[in-house]
Amino acid sequence: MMKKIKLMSFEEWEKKKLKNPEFRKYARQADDDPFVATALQLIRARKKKNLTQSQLAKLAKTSQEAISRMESLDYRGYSLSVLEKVADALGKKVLITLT
Amino acid sequence: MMKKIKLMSFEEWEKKKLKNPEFRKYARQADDDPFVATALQLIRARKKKNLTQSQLAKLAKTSQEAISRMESLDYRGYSLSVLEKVADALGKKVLITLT
DNA sequence: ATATTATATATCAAAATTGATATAATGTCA
DNA sequence: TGACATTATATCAATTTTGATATATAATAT
Repeated sequence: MMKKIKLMSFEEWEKKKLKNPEFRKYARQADDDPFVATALQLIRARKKKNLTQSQLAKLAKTSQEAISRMESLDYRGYSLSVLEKVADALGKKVLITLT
Repeated sequence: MMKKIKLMSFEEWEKKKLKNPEFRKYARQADDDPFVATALQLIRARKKKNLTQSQLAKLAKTSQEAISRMESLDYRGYSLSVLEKVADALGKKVLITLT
């Protein structure tokens, strides 16, 4: 991890992903589904900081796998405390609203 | 559960609770701590609908204990999926923002 | 085009949450 | 005020999440 790679930007990544019908199906739910919405926010924030999942995992004191799961649009099992840890490592604060 | 009792309103409840230094200590963190903020929002929403924890638990297909834990200002373990279930039972949508 | 690195996910053990039951302390009602 | 109901939480089993390891596929670097 001496060499810093340049990750694809969120926008490029999203554009690429939207070519996949499966991804499109999920992405359409972002407004209604806190998991999908959160996953996309996490991916955006991570790519913005140009961190790999492994690097973020290290900063958040969790595992690369946990990060991957949380970024997956169809994973719905993680805890709020893991989310808070990861968000913190991304320099973000978690704001939860019941609307 | 034939007879509907009248729960103390959130405002009254909060006023009463704020007399306790321990509660005050936690309540002060609501702006910085998603758990505290969420707990208070859950309590407010539940009392607004005049539901007991048991009634809400039933609607959310979870347990009274789970509700109590989530409403506790010092509990930090629950999953986002349980939160979503409970919010849904309260007629609320969970909105998560990383700010 | 090839070498290297990142990501998604399978397997499974370890850790944590959830639920059932019970109950003391607190709240509501008659 | 006493009877009844609600809430917070202890104990512990059942269930789920997290982490370690591994690896096929995809992305990035050269």
